[in-house]
Amino acid sequence: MKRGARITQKDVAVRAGVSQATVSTFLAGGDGVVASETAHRIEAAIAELGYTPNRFARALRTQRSMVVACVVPDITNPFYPALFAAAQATMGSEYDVVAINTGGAAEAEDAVIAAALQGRYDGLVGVFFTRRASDFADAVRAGVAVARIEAHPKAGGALAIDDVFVDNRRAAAELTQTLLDLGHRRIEMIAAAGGPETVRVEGYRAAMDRAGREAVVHTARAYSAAGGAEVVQAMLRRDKLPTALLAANDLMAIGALRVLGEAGVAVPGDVSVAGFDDIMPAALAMPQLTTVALHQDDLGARAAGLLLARLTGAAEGPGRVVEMPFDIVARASIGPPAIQDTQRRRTST
Amino acid sequence: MKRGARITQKDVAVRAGVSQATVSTFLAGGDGVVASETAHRIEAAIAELGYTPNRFARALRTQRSMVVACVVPDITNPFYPALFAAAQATMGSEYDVVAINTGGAAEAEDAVIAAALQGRYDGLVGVFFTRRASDFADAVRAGVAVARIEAHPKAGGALAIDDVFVDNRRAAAELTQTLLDLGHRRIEMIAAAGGPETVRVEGYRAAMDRAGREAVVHTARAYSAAGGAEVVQAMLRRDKLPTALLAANDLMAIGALRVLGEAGVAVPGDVSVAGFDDIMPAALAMPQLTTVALHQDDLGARAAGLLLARLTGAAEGPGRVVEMPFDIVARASIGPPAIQDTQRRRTST
DNA sequence: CTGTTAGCGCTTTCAA
DNA sequence: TTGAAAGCGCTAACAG
Repeated sequence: MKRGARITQKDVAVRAGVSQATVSTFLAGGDGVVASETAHRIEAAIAELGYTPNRFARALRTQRSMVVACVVPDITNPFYPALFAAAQATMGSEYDVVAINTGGAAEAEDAVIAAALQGRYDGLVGVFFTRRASDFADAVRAGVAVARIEAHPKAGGALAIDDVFVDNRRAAAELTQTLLDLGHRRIEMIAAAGGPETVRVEGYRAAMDRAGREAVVHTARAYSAAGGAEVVQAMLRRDKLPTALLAANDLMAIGALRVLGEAGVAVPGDVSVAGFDDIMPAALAMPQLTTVALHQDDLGARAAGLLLARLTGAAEGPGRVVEMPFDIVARASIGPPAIQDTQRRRTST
Repeated sequence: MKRGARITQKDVAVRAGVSQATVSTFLAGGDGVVASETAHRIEAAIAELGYTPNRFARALRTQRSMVVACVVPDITNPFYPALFAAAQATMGSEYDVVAINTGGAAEAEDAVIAAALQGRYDGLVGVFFTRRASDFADAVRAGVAVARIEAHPKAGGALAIDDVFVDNRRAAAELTQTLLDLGHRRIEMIAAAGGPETVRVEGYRAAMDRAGREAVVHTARAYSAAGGAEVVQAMLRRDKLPTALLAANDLMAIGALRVLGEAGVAVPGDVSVAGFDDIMPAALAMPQLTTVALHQDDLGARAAGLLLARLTGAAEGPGRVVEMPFDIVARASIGPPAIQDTQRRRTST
């Protein structure tokens, strides 16, 4: 089970006819710290032997693990893989990026923070549902870099925690406004309890208030396609469909789309449907779903960039709060309301 | 940037009034290796101090990193997150599981193998598009555990490489047969070049041959929704639609579904469509897509299980080859062919 | 500019 | 049953 004899700095040193410490010094890299003649010999030895530094020895010595944890509620949720992949890509090959699924549970979030505090991770990047800045205090003071991805602006305390966020509240308001501008008056929202999606409901309410329209929010069992579907089924049963339906996320919107389609209700002819997140299935839905792109890859990349800056010492001091743009992706699932509600039309455009 | 003074075995030892080596011995765990009185004192000290072993020191000493790499072509492809999450879950908390995106490129696959050989990873689990058993030889001999996930049975050489596979060839044949049994005669397939999906084409051809029907395979630009869509657009242009369309993966099938829907072709009324993989969007498509479930979570879990067995020494000797079941998930997108091809009907059921 | 030295925290003989 | 000692491969003073 042991790994075969690996090439160490000592081997390189012997081959190059210098001391092991000189090899280390050379690797540390300061411009002309090593005589160019020696440098060449070492370089040659490294190449011939195929030397690669042992990251564990290095970690032990430097107290830096060179691994960061990318914290997500559930990598199986189509929203996160892109975020993770982008974070991983921007961290480069020096760092190992491990994905940690928390399930949005406090204990799991605490566990990663604790692990980081113990030196297992140099940095934490990702989405924390339950932990607030103060929960990171010990870790941050101990030198752990933290970059969070949020759904709304954060206070930005004195702690060295960087935040990247998209203003979901504003995005929801704009999306609602888009529907309003199209002529819709009865716009209802589907959401579930808790989660960062809550601010989307606020945005919707704000926009409706502003327009002098009544906000109606239906609570689903979960932020899933099934959750969205059930709500719409109930609406259908009572024969009370609005002209536009805004779902707190794409999964719910797609569930709604399905039920509507099966009931022969035309989208967007009879009712317009919009979602949130711009996950892949949204573009594949029929009709294609109008949604808000949060650009999860950019979020991951940006957050990882901030993390990297902390890690390399390029950034210091209190945390930065950077806002990232969203985009309303207008697709086929929305259109102007029919003159008369709930009449049957063609199934798609 | 340094991590704060961590609790070490030495601290525990001092507190318990024993030597550091004794703490280590205790942790190693052999039943009564340590006097129970001592054991209690050490346990108490560990609890009070909140000691956790330093994995880097341990890795340096034991030459085992306690991290395994889960190798996937692209974590962003909806097929892989479930596989990764399952592998991660079964590896337990002792192991860190890092996801490595290879993009299916030989160099990237080589790079992980090399990294493992250098001791960065104790094990490799996942999908390798380009590397064959012999490419793992050095690593395996050096003690790296390897468990691959394949699309068809492997020879199972003398090397200690475990393989988990679903017989994609047979799955494709059965799916084709399902269509045949429904009464379809003109069944055509959409595939792209290369990849493990190739064996699916073989299975399709075999089933068609057996039924005495002509196999027609259309080559798409890529294994994507766009790739599938383009092929169907071309068919539509030539007005040559078969009664059933078998796509090499769900993404292509969904692309096909979209184009068909937009052209007003009824599915499954006019043409039946089936895919492969059972990714989430398949269940969300309209109509819901008939596909082959490969149970990627089971694949990941099983492969990780084999890896773990190697790692813990529970398994030894030549690699095991274990076949995993597939399931044909019959959903709304297929049905019996219309009496007359290509006539217009309702868009959905 | 290069080498010596002292550990980082841990496991593992080997003695006591 | 416990402890002393060595050393995994590396970095970082410090001397020379």
